[in-house]
Amino acid sequence: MNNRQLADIFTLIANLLEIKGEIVYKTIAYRKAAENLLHLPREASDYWREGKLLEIPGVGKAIAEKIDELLSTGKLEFLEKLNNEIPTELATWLNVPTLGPKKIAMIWRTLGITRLSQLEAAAKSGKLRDLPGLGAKSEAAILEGLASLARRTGRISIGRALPLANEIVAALKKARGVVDAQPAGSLRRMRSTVGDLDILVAANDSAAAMETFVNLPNVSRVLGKGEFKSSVEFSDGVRAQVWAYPPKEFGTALQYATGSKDHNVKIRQLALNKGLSLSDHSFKRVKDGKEIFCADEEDVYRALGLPWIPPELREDRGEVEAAQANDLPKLILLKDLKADLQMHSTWSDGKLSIAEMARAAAKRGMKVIAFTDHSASLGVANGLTMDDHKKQAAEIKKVQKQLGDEILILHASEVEIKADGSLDYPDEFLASLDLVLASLHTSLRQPREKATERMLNAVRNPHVDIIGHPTGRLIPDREGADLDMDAVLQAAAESGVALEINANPARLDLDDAYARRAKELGIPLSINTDAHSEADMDLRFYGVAIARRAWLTKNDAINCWSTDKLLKWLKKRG
DNA sequence: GCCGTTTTCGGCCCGACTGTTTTCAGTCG
Repeated sequence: MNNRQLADIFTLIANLLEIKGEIVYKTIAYRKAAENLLHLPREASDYWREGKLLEIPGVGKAIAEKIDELLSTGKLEFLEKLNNEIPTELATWLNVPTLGPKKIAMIWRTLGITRLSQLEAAAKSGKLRDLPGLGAKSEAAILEGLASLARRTGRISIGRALPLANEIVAALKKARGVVDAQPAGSLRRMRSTVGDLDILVAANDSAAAMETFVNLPNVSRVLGKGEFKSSVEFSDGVRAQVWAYPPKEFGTALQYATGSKDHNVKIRQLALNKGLSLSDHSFKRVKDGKEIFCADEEDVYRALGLPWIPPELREDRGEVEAAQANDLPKLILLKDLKADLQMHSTWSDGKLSIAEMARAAAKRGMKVIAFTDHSASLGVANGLTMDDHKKQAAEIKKVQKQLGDEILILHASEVEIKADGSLDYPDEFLASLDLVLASLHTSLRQPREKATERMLNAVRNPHVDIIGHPTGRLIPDREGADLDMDAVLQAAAESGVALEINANPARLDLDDAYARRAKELGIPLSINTDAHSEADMDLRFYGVAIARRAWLTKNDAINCWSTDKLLKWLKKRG
């Protein structure tokens, strides 16, 4: 049972307890444990084997016992008993906007229905409007909510969310009375996926901003509209909300709305220790109620004696403590990237020629690029035979001559790690390439042990320089291979191979939690675009964002090294 | 149910918005 499965079970328990009417802090505790399990860089089963379950944040005696029971028997008596009281299907009702635990429990107890289809039928036949606390509008809202649920795809990738948010921000900035507008929430923290878009506006009079917002093109529904807060749903199901604050409160508001929740809890506690109560509106001195306003976010942190903490770090993963010790990392910047070590040309499945890609990369300030066209067995991507490689090498030589020292082009390959763990080319051939990047693309559903062995084989091959998009996940559709990442990271630390942070927002693989652990283990990281076109090269921004979330400095990524250092490293690897 | 550099008991964010009410409950972030 892996971390995701455990997290799903505790989330289900939280949902059922909420409907049951259990005290909310108990449900919060289960949710928190689930969230922490999901972001654990190691398997909970490892902690379990070592008798260290209580070291997992948010896991106390009761939840540790439940994890123990789940891992040893695969079952949980507590959940089975709970299922007898509260039907499991009711938990899915919580996904229906406007339905919360109280209404769900009431509808279920009064009408005796448990399935979403029954709920829809009840709403359509007008049976909900006469229930206590509900009316015709609530009934219509539930029907709308059910329709919206059918349209929604869950969390959206940052690659889709950010451009949309930037458009909204640009439109809001043009509205009358608006002084500033910024994305907030997980969007500003650059999480790989976001739920809804949160946007903040600074304005003394917010009426025009709210009017602009609810009338944006593609808004299919206005979910709420007020003076300080409005929210909408776009025709593709994505939701966005805007909060408005007076400019003098914008700093505290932005800090509050950026989160994460856990980060803010810590920050507020620090404020309380100084006799200050921090809200989204202001600091309030506890002793006399005097308000202190912060127009800039920097002032919020400064008031607490802290340096400004970059949003990407605000996950309560030690950043507050690091700030207190004045020991925040000097995070990597987009301009630090000098090399892009995974890209494709028309030799395999890319859209542009070697020369066209090289010029596009040089235009973006790259000093070194590697062509990692696919290897022979990936037929769908027109993989190269060893013979093809001879011809490709000749073309690279020719283009290199044309471009001179503008950019250095490496002859490389994205080599398949085949289902049996062997690589697509023999070692002698791999040794002849400038750089070898090895990746999984097929048979991603292998059992954990087999998938891990397969990966370890590539990690330990001395000719492999970089492991490309290590887990093979695709956001939001496909989970990666079921790898024992702890074993993979340990092996990488021993072999010295670099692990990729694939910058494509559909991958972002490694993710920030694994990348941070890799850094801690001294594993070099490589941020690459995996570009198949010129536009793809600009996605490196997302890779840098993940790297920043992983606390990386420019020394941690081989793409930021000088050409000399990079070439020496490659040569040493053989 | 979890947690602790003021606590092993008593906190754990709380305010805006909506709909159903007639002063408030539920949902949401």
